[in-house]
Amino acid sequence: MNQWKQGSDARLPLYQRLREEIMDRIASGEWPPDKPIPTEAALTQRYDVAVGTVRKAIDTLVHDGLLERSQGRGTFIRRPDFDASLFRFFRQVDAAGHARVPDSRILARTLEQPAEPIARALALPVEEQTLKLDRLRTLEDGSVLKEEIWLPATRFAPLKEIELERFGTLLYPFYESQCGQRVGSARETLTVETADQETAQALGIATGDPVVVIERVALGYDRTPLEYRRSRGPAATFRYQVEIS
Amino acid sequence: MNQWKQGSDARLPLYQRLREEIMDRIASGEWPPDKPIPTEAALTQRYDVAVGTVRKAIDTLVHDGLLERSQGRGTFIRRPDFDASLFRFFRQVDAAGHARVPDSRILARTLEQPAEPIARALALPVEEQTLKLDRLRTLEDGSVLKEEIWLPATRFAPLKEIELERFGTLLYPFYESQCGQRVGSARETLTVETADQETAQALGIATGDPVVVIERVALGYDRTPLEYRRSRGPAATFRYQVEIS
DNA sequence: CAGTGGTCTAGACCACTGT
DNA sequence: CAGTGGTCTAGACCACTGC
Repeated sequence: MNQWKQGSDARLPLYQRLREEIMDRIASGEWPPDKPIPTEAALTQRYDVAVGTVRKAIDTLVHDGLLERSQGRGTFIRRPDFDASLFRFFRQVDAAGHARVPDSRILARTLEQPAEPIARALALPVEEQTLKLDRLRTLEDGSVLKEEIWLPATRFAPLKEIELERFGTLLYPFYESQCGQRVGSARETLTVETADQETAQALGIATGDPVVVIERVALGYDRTPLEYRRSRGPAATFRYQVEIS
Repeated sequence: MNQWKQGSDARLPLYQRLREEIMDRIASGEWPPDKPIPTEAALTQRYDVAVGTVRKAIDTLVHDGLLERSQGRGTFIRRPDFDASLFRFFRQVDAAGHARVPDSRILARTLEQPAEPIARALALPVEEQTLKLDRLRTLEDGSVLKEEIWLPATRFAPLKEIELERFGTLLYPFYESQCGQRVGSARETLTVETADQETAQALGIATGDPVVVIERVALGYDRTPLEYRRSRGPAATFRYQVEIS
């Protein structure tokens, strides 16, 4: 019954060791993401602990956003929630009060030797090639974003061939279906700069106007960097909110 | 033994009703903030539930940041953690690589009839007066912030008399000691604008340079708005980060 | 040493989901 | 209806804190 892996520190509380076990299973892809993970009863038997301990381990993972429970159906591996993304904070309505349809267009695709900061963000050796996408996005409010996206070329090889029109508005499901690469989390960084002439033109603002720069590193469930993205949008339509407690 | 208050919906799980009870006690100030709240055993008896239920209620409150446990000492009401504040994201080091000593100076104190948006943020009728403070802050990195602070004048009456030099760098402990007003949480909003001449001069940047505006509403433990604050700092030294999962 | 929270167990019963 | 997670109980033992 006792199917513990090696290496977990026996001094840690049981529920924490169990938590590590479950995270390993998720990272390794051992449990398919569209089916429930083993039931509480199954885990209880497999690891020879009490239900309460299994519940506590799962509780912490639910809390950290890795799992999601659904009464009567089971416990599932959660997809990251990009509602928390900084992109959400471009204003919901444009100057005329209209909400426009979000849209996305790939302008260019090139193979590129990554510059040092990009290679570092992707944890790639600089010799490795990246697939670079230039993209123009329209958000719900009509704001325009100019995006540069770098992907490790070997991992995303299939994307080299596919026609640009077939890239959808949502890239992550596309990565998953075409390349089997699943995004499990991401880290975003916000800074502000002033628009140079080219950016200003693309965003429909004046040169020198403030621009919000959002950088994102997207990671797999095993924490491998999968995508590095740098997006620029007009700062005038940006409004971000935090709760402190 | 059964000391439940009225009004809690009997259809809710016990631990959620207990949670509400505890939140009420905190909001009402019934439990002093510097002493532990009643022990698990005491709550078990007082509300006639099992320890596990008390633990679960407290767990959720710890998780939401209202309480804080300390093994062997007890469970305490937590103070809000302003490390989560957006202010933390002005760069840690200035252009010369020095870290300077944070500082703060009150430039002016006036009684003001609040403009409509400020009255709304403080949930005050526009007839109510506010005490307005103008303040210049230096952060660890040497960035300068220009701050405007509005307080409900009646609630903060003692501050009308005190000499400006006696206002410390940290205002919240000062509010508490002088006026008995404790801050329990806050909401911050970030936007970007360009510096007008006056702001540019105060911040030591050029007119038209981008400026980060942070608005903050600070609330008491009972969710009453206590302070509205609007701060402006140079956008060039600002860098904010979020995790998505 | 007494008192506190932390971990772990064992099991009852309820509520929801899919068939 | 069978199977899943959700709530609640009761109690043992451990680890830390302050006296």
